[in-house]
Amino acid sequence: MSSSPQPRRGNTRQLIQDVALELFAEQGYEKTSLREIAERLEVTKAALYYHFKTKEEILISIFDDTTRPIDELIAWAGEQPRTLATKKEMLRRYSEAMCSGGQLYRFMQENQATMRELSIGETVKKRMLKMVDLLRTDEAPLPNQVRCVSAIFTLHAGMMFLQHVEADPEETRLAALEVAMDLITRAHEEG
Amino acid sequence: MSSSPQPRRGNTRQLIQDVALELFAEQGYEKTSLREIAERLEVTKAALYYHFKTKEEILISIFDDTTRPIDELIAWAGEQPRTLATKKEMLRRYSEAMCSGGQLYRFMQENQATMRELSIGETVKKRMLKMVDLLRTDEAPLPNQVRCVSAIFTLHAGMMFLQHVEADPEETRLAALEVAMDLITRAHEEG
Amino acid sequence: MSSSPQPRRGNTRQLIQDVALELFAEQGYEKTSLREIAERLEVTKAALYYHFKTKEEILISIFDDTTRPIDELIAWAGEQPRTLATKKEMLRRYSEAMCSGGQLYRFMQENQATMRELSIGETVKKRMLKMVDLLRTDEAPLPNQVRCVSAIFTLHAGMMFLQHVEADPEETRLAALEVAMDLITRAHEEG
Amino acid sequence: MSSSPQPRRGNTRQLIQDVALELFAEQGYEKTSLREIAERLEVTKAALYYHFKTKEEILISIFDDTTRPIDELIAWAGEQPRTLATKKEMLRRYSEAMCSGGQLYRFMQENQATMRELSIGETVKKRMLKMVDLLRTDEAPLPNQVRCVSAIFTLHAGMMFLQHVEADPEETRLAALEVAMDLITRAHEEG
DNA sequence: TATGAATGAGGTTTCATTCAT
DNA sequence: CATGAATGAAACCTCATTCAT
Repeated sequence: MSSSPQPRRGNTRQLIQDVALELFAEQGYEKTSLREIAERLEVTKAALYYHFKTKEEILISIFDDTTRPIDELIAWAGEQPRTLATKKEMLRRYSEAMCSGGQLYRFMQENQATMRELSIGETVKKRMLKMVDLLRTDEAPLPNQVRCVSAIFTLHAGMMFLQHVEADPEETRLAALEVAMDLITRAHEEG
Repeated sequence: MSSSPQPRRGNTRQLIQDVALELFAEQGYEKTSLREIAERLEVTKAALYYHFKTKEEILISIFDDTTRPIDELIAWAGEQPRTLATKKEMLRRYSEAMCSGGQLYRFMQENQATMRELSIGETVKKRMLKMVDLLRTDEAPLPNQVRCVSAIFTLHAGMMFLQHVEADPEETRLAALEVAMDLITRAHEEG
Repeated sequence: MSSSPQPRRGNTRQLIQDVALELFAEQGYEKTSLREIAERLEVTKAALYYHFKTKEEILISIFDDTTRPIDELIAWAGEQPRTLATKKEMLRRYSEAMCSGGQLYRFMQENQATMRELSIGETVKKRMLKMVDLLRTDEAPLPNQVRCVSAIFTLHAGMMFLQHVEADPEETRLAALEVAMDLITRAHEEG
Repeated sequence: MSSSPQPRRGNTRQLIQDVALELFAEQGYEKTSLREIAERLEVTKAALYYHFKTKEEILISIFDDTTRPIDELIAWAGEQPRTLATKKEMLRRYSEAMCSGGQLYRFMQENQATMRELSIGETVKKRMLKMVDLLRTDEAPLPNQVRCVSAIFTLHAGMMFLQHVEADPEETRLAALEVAMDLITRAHEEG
């Protein structure tokens, strides 16, 4: 008769994460209120607090679930010899990870200031620096170091920016990957 | 002995902009409250509203004052032939403009989500696309197009990211510029 | 001994409406702050916002609840033949409705300028015009048309003004009704 | 060259009153800010304070200038015998006064709640009661007393309300006056 | 005769969060 | 597993007013 209560069989937690990430990515973290999330789910704010202790925790949980591949990538890379081949593999896997966790990466890129204030900020930054350090060599000339950083930025550029301009995302991703590969290769050639 | 009223002779507007930008860059736009800005200036919130109609207007005014060089650069580039030389000059000038307006650019990079919601967001995006369009060629192969975008991203990378890692900012900037030049050159070679 | 938290069991909404109307009528809408309403109820301002989306909505909700009889009256009158008897019945019922919703009508009369700016303003005005149109006849001579309007104004006069001067409100209301009846009758005699 | 300062030769005070009344009547007293008045005059708020001590004083000054005729009318009526003829003359002159000070009367009618809080409120109310007392007779039957009050309300009705409905204001005013005369006459017939 | 700069009080509204049920 | 009711803090903003110049 009246619109039924729609019993959510234990997947509410996941639904909250989905809606939250969608809104965070769309409007930014600060501009997204718990009221909004709750409303879109047709649930009360209090329900969110049953599943998560704080607003920040919602974001953290998404983050933890999504970025595991990168953690694994870093762990793996730590054990490999720091050859060009290793670095290429890193870029390849990084590009793939970014692709599957797209919305979150977009969010992180666009909300760096916010991230910095949150407790995950540190984590993210450390991870980023770790990635760069695994690609870079202290003794290399500065431009080559820049190339390494730029390789990663290029992957981001490919993902974040070109999506507005070009058609096929996968094709774009591969083009970006190619350029990144090129950069890292070049960083090795002369030096 | 107690802090005197200190009649600020007409430079208050500028001071507000300075402090605001500093805080915006440090904490993000949303997290920075007008109370904070006012307190740091030892002025009341109402004083801010005497000089600016809204919080957003403070940011806009900073933006307008700082990004004029880029506007001029785009206007200039529009009239030049689209040769490699022109593009190199664009990158050179862009790098310089970014350098002198450093804090604001850092802010914009780290608060993209916020920027998107604000009225300047559109402006910034248009400008960015214009820059890219002036560097890019529609008919070029995708990777070369990516190289053009990446050239700009590299300048940002050099500015935003490496500052945390390396010592001399000017040296870093030049290294980034060199890599960007390299990218744009390469985008022209094969294609 | 200190005033206990007093859990208000679900009638808070009503209480807010009561206190709000009282204050609105006493001091005017604009001069009445939400702080005042909240304080008198020993509740926080935020509590008001749990029950109503805006200050205006508080007024609207009171309005909607109180003026339903008038809406019904107008609907009813629309279906009747426009005879003197009908009009007399209209005045009778209008007088009664005004009497039971006394405070609100007083408020509306004394805050016309405010009402005009609010979203209900339109509604009220339309209703008023509808009433007048149901009493008036386009072809009648001007003074007779004035008599019809004046009949309604007389009911208001009886309620709003004489209450300060005379003793028994019910008696006064009836006297006003009598005069209004007289006016409407006279408007029919010659014409 | 630049838009000239437009020296206002001593009539600024008057101009302020004009603009203020216009806005007060349009939006209500509370909703009209000094900023608005100043802006419409292309003058600073401080300038208003050169001419008037407070916001309220602006209203008072308008009031004093406009309602002198009514004061004189009341003084005059106090010395006359309280005959029907006198009362008719009162209504006639009241109607005229209301007509020439139209905007202010409209303002007062629509901002009764505000008026009550202001220092003029008392004055206005006293005057109103005085008028009514000069028309009314304590010993008369209630309906006849209502008729007297209603006579004045009818003049207001004619002015405030019918202006939205009918064409020629002067004609409407006269019609209202006729009805008012009729009411006062009737109040004398039986009693 | 006016302005430019500033203030202090207060306005409405929103937010993350809590807790008894 | 979730809600209804409420809170305290703080946000942005506006207002009437003042005063040195």
